[in-house]
Amino acid sequence: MTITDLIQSAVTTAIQELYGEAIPAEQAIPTVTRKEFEGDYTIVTFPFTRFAKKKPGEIAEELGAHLVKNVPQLVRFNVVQGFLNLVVADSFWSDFLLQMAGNPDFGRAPKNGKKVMIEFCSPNTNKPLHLGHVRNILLGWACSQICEAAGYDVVKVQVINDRGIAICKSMLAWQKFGEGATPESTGTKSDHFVGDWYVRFEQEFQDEYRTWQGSGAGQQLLAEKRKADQDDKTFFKDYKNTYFNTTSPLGKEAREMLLLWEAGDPDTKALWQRMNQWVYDGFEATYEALGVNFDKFYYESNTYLLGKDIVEQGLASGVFYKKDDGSVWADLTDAKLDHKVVMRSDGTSVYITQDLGTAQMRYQDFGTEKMVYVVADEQNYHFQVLFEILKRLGEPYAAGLHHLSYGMVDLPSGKMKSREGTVVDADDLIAEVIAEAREASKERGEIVELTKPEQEDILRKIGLAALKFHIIKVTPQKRMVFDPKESVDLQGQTGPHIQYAYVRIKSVLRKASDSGLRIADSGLGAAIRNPQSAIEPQERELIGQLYRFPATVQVAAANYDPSEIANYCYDLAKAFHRFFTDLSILKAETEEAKAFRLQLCAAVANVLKTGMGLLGIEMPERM
RNA sequence: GGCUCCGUGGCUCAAUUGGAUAGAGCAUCUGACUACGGAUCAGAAGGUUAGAGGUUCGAGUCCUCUCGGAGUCACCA
Repeated sequence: MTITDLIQSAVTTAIQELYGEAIPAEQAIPTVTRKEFEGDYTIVTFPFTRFAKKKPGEIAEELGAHLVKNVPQLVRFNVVQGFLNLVVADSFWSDFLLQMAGNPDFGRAPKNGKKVMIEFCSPNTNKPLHLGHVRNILLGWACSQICEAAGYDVVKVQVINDRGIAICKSMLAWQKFGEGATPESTGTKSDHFVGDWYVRFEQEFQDEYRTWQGSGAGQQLLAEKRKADQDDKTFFKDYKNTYFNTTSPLGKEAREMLLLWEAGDPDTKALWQRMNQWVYDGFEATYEALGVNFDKFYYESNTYLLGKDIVEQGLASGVFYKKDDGSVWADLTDAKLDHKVVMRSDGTSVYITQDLGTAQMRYQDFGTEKMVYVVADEQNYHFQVLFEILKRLGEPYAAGLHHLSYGMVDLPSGKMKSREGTVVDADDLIAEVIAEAREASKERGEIVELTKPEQEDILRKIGLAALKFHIIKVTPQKRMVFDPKESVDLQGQTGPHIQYAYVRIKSVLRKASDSGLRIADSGLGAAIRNPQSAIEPQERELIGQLYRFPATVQVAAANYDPSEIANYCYDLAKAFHRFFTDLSILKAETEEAKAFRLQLCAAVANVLKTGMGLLGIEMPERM
């Protein structure tokens, strides 16, 4: 039982005994006392005035006296307005420290026997990964690590959109203009290679379109169809899609290629396979650079026909209805959603049909009672509809579905736009943050005596910590502004700032160890249990933070919110830095204090490493 | 236009889910190294939490309206 649980139940008992009122447990939850007051936990007594018929301050006095008398772990209290601040005994904190310090898995819950599937990244195969994917990947990865720490078995999956007109454009451009070039022959990272052909297609198409606009046919159409409030440019911009689908020779070729693919044409399939493989190889390199991996890949080329049997079932059970033209719909108006097509009148599936089928398939594959989709918030409506339909279909996993919706990433200049070339490439970004770490390290010169590979490993850890922390610290649901300059900051509220706390501890522990001190000595343990002097405020602050870690992991898992962990780690590192400048460790006043502080340092290092590890951020031993 | 989400110092983000004087970082200014690592710490300045009402002991948080921004409303994916 945690101290907060203990206080909570003691408060409900006390209220019962003092005022004869049975209050709901959630009204007795202690909060952490604000720094400017003395105390560890606070109970707000305003809600109790209703039945106690006394002033909040009076209630707080009575409650405080009762609690201190009945709860051995509470030694004092003070009252400010209606706030009852409770002071926990030093011995409780030092006992806790002693007990958790030897546990490298502190913060990790035992297995809870439940499984959760987390889908993230889910790219298209015609372009390399960009900043948007990076946020997605970091969120998904961190969530999977956090859920695992919270006791779940986690299955990490992604759904790859490997088919459709987009990849056909890359294929066609390569076929027409590539002259057999390969990533190897051009020295290009293979996913970028494929992306370049996609760009080439768009360029060729634009050229073709521009020429056509000046032609007799184009001018004639303009004269006939242009609306009064349109200038020529906007007209042709709006018409582009129609031109691609009806008039363009290149468009025709691309669509024919898609038809060949759907018909299973061997040559087309072979080309498709070859180009997709290039993309996968490139993605894999990026995943590795980011330090993430997946347990299972689902490919849309395998799943895009799924879901039709579900439509049949839904029709039979009355969840769906059929229109005269043969199309099948779900009426979700009573859930404030709308009517939604689940099958076209020609009997082919739409996007959501495939999602219905894929959900079922995954459940059959893994039997996970929870499924999390990490997808940008532009698809909020889609997931509302999807989940509502699955619920109505009575799927056993429907209650465990969750859309981890995250906001788009903007640049200081505004939205990322591929057409304007403002998309931030993932590989470039990674290289850039590491280069920045290298520059900063040069000025410091702390790691010059290490071997080159050791140095590079550290610089990689620092650069990635800066990037990852900068993105993960933001609440997922919020749209965020990503300033590349700020993402490589190494000072302040950053990943490296937290790494630095860890490195400082490691340095102290090395020195302690060099002088023959071992913090695990039982004699030191005994000293910790009987501290000669009271625990200093800076120490107390740190221990209190450590104590909060397991609960923070649980909350982060329950909310699928890695930013919770990021903020926790920052607070802990900040508290450590303060402790470090205020108090001496190796030159502490007494041997007991020295042992205590070393133990505390080791515990902080351990939690920092675990916590940052949950975010996919590695800790260097030096920097 | 309908629906959904968002609006917090110059900038980027917090706020223990309705609690105390709204906290951090960046940028600006000032101070702290013959120190266990200065990628640090301490301090100053900067706020009518977009605006107006309301609910209550108490509102950045809940309700209503206004303003501003975003997303979404395909037999696309």
